[in-house]
Amino acid sequence: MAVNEGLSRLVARAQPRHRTTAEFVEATLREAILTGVIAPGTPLRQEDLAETFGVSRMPVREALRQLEARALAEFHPHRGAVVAEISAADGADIGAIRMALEPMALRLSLPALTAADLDQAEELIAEMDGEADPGRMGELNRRFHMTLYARAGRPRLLALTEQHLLAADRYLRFQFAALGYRPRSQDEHRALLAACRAGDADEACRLVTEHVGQAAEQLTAFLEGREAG
Amino acid sequence: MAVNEGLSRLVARAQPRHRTTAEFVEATLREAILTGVIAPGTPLRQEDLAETFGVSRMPVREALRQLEARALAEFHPHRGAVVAEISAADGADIGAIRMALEPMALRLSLPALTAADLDQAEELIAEMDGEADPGRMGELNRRFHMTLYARAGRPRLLALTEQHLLAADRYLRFQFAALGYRPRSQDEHRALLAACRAGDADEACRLVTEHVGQAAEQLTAFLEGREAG
DNA sequence: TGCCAGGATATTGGATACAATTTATCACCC
DNA sequence: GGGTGATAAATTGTATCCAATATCCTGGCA
Repeated sequence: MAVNEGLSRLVARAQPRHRTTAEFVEATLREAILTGVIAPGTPLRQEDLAETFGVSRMPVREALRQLEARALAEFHPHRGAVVAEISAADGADIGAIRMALEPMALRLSLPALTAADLDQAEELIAEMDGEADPGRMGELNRRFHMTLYARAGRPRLLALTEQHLLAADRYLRFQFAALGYRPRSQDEHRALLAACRAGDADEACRLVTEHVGQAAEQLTAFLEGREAG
Repeated sequence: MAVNEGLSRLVARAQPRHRTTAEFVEATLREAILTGVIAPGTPLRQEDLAETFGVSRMPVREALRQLEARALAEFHPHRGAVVAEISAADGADIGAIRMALEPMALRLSLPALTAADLDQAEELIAEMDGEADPGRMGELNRRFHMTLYARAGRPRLLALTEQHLLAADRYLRFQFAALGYRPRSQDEHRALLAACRAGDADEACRLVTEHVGQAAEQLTAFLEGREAG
């Protein structure tokens, strides 16, 4: 019996275009956790997952270990894994990491950004303007940020940055699920892009730090209120 | 037959004080990779590792997956895993990440540092002064940095920071193995500690950024020279 | 001589069955 | 009521088998 209806649909839709079964399971589970298809705290029972994916337990265990290393699952020895919990403290943690990584990525990338990159960022802003679907919005936002960082030439840094953008997005979806989705103004993104076009690295870094910091602050306020009451 | 003599000794000495076999294998392998006991590029054959550790292949596979997620091993489907290679590009990457994370960790931690913390940092500097063993030196250096960041109250940020301190240390050991060990002056550490004692966050962050940046630059120069010739 | 095809080989990837270990629960007795 | 031991359920680990695939090597061919 499938533990989770949403996950089953995700598995059915998913293209197993991966090199190994373990990677397929890991990618699908990761998406399910990040998009909120599986709620925080949900037990990830090996047997159930194996059945849902139609595979044996071995690739499932490998996938769970990888999710643990990415802080998307928590292991309790001999009790099993659960989807990572959401907390105000962890949200602030992710925010702090973003505020550290993203200005660095932007500063390294900015001098190498091409006109095509900047135009693509502009298009992404236009798409975000008036986007009604929070999931699509998160993806566009992520792509906008990553477009600006893409030329940093630092694969590790970019991977870490994207990983924490995704983690932040998970938190945002969680907030939207509770409070409803209210699209944000694109003014901050536009100002950031303008600074990039002008080649003003200091100003761009300042803006991105402020932008990320504000988002983290809003989120933390919501989460703390939720934990208090 | 054991693939690696050094690893066998590490396994023999290691206390399996871990919750599960997979975690024991992972921790031991991670230490072996980080300390250079297993050289970059070494194949990590499942069967051999299982025999060396005296366990079956499953916990070994779980351990390898975790090492992959930490960028300490590289997977090639149906060819197996190898110890992560060392390159100038990756060294610069790690340096950039440290330069992003450590000032953030320090800024968050500094206001909460206690007199005991600062005294312990001072002791660590004294120990480093004249330390002849590069391995011990790396550990002391890491503990010095982490002591200053410890009060940040951001577990994720600190874990990431320590992870990349360890990665940088691996590179440093590699350099020492090639060029011989030459102890560095503790002046930069002392200046950093002084700024922390004075509660001067801006100066402390500036110093730590400079300190990390210089270390990364030296390392990159060595690695680029090595790759060129 | 150079090169491509195809098979041999070794290793990983995955499935399955079973034993061991640990945790949590819950009745039971003092 | 609280501690205690049996019990159930889950993960963890082992052993073994087979499949898939990358690499290597050899032989045929231009």
